[in-house]
Amino acid sequence: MSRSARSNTPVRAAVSDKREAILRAATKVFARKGYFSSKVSDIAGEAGIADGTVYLYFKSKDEILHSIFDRAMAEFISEGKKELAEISEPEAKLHRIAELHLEKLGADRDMAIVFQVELRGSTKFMREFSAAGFAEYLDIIRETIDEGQKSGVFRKDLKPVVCAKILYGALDEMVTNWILSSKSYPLAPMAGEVLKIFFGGVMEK
Amino acid sequence: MSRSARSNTPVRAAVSDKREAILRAATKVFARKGYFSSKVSDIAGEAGIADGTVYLYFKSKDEILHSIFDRAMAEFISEGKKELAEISEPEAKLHRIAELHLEKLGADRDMAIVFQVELRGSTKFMREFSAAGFAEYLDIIRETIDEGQKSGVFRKDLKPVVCAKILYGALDEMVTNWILSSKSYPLAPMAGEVLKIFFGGVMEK
Amino acid sequence: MSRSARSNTPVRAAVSDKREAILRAATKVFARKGYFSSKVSDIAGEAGIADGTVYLYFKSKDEILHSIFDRAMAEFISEGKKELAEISEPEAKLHRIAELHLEKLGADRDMAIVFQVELRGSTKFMREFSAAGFAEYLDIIRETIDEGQKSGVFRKDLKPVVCAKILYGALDEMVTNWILSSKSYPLAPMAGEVLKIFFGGVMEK
Amino acid sequence: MSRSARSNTPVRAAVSDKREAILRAATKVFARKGYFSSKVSDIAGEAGIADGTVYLYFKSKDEILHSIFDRAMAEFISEGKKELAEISEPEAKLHRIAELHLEKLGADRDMAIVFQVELRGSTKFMREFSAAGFAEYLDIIRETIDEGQKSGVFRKDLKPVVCAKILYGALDEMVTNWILSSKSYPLAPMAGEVLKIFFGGVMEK
DNA sequence: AATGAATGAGCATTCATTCAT
DNA sequence: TATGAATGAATGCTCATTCAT
Repeated sequence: MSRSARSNTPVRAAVSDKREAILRAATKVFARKGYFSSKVSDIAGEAGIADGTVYLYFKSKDEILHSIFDRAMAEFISEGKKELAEISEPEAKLHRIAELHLEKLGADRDMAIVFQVELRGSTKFMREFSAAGFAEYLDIIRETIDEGQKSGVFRKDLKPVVCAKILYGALDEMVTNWILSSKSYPLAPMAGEVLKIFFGGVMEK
Repeated sequence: MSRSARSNTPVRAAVSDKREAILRAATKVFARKGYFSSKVSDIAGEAGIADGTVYLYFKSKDEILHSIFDRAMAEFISEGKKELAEISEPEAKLHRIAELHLEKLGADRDMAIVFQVELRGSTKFMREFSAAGFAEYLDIIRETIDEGQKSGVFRKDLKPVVCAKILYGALDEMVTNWILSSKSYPLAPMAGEVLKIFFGGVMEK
Repeated sequence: MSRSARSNTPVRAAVSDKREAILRAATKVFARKGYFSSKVSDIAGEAGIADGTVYLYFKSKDEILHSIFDRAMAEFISEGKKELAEISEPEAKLHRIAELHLEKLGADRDMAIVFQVELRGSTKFMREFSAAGFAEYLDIIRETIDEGQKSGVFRKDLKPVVCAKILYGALDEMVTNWILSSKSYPLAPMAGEVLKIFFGGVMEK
Repeated sequence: MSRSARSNTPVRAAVSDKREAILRAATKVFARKGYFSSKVSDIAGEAGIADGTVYLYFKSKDEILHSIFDRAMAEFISEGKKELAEISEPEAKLHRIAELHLEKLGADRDMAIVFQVELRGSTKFMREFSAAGFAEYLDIIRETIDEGQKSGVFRKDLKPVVCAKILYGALDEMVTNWILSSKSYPLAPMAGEVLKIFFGGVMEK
């Protein structure tokens, strides 16, 4: 093993560590004060590094926010796909999707705040994010519903896209209410509540 | 009509007109560039007045955004209550609520953008707004569902609050998708789609 | 008496009255908040007139301050000259000058504050004022001292100008201390204290 | 000398140098245009730095003015006390005080202007400054006069406080005349003129 | 003469980003 | 890599002054 190769590994790890530290610090700061009111020096301070060091890992404040979204979304999608591959029933799939959605955001309140608040804080971010990962997420839900319609477990008179949006919107609202709530409660169990209605509707049979 | 009353009217109208003009201009500008990236001079320019004039009608840029929300929400709530008073069936009531929600926002794209994007752009605004009008709105939905459960048309094993949030979240998502969409389509008809699922669920019976 | 003549007199009086009212109001406002922190609208408000009306009587905010100085100084000088004309002894003259100085400013705290504070708030005003009335005032003191030296009651080894400045400076300091003092006491009696030293010095004979 | 001590010194010196440079520049600018008419960018420009750099050393424009006063007054008081400690005669002490007063201000015309003009330009500053250093200064004069009365060289029928104010007022007036004068002359010698009268009075014996 | 709504120039301060060390 | 001092562009808000009524 060459000398440079030996020294590279820990260096790469260190680089990755500092990037991580900045992203974690930024998530915390953005969650507390909002993107526009957060100063780069706040992030640097929270991360325990000098202001200028931030720019060795990110090109701009804007890029930090993007990275937060990208990383979280990529991880969520990848993990989700892996889990869903092992489930065959469309109904069970949607159940796991809803659970994952609320588990992930419910496990990291700062991240949840950034997603619910900052992501929506500008059409610019929403569009960019939409292009990036959100569309893919919505598509997974849509396909699952499509499968269910084909397999006959879901009504065929509904547009899968609309169903997907409704499910997503309902879950999203659960998250928003959770981060705004003064009460502290586990978010994940709300998945069941949402699906009970989504699957069965509210009408008395 | 007395002389003073006659002369007062145009003055009041003028004041009101300029306030209106500023709010309209601000809605347009905020929708286009976002609150933080919008300059007061942009708003003044759009309204065709001098920068300083803005401050004769509003104390700060922040107050303008608040006024946009307050005015729109107050109008929506008041009109909604009036309409709902004439409907007795809970199911029909929810239908009208969903329609009104999408009609109102669908009729003014800029306003919709400001509501969907800026209102969520900060937990501060969300909380303030929540306290102001949003909570009341959600409550109207909740009560309607409660009525429906009591009258036996809605399932009794569902929490009205959760149902209300799900319906709101679903409608909200329709709006968000609509403002982000590159395609132009009427928003109001989505109310039916949402309610079809909300009422009946997605499962095959 | 012609119609216009009849109507002119009250009009002139009215004009003069409003000018007076503005100057009085401005003196009060300047005394309280300082020239730069006082708004023209503060002055108008205090005078009970509209902002714009101020500009029918004065060309600018700056001119108001000038007018306050000019009017007060002209009145002081003219009254002083009249009084002094009836006094022949230089010593008695200086006594009356000192008394007048402190009486006038001691009788109108607001005016005193404006004189002591605002007049010195800019070299510009000081120079202009110096040119206007202050130099004349100092000259009256100087001449009186000169007379006293010629008549043999004052020492001849002192420069009259320097004596005049010293007397003025001492009186001025009495006023400044008076306006800054948290205690309320009559200012005029300090004239005697100052002159006791000015005339006799502080050394034990 | 340790390594860290060596490396610290230039850094500290640099920081101190830039603060000094800003204070010097501000004194110059304030003297020329007055506090309110001076822009922060004027000060930065005069100091040869960027506008924002000013705020790395001072919290506000206001703080710069305060610092000018505080620093000059502290230096004056400290140096004065040291010198006076070596003088025992009250008469000689007052002589040195008067000389120091005029020497210090006579040596730095800009500083003198700021002291004479800006310090008096607002009751706010006067009060704050009064609390800070001026009261202490006046007290030193008063005590010296008190000593002189006790040792029998000064008349006992005069109030020390009033004497102190008179002396201060007289010196102050010398400075004010000096900065306003179009003629250039040394200020310090005026101390003798003032004391000649202060000590001996103006009356022929 | 009087009004007061409208104007728009003016300015202290902030903060993302750079760069010499 | 890391630092943090320095930069300077950017902007919300104020207020003296104007002018149509």
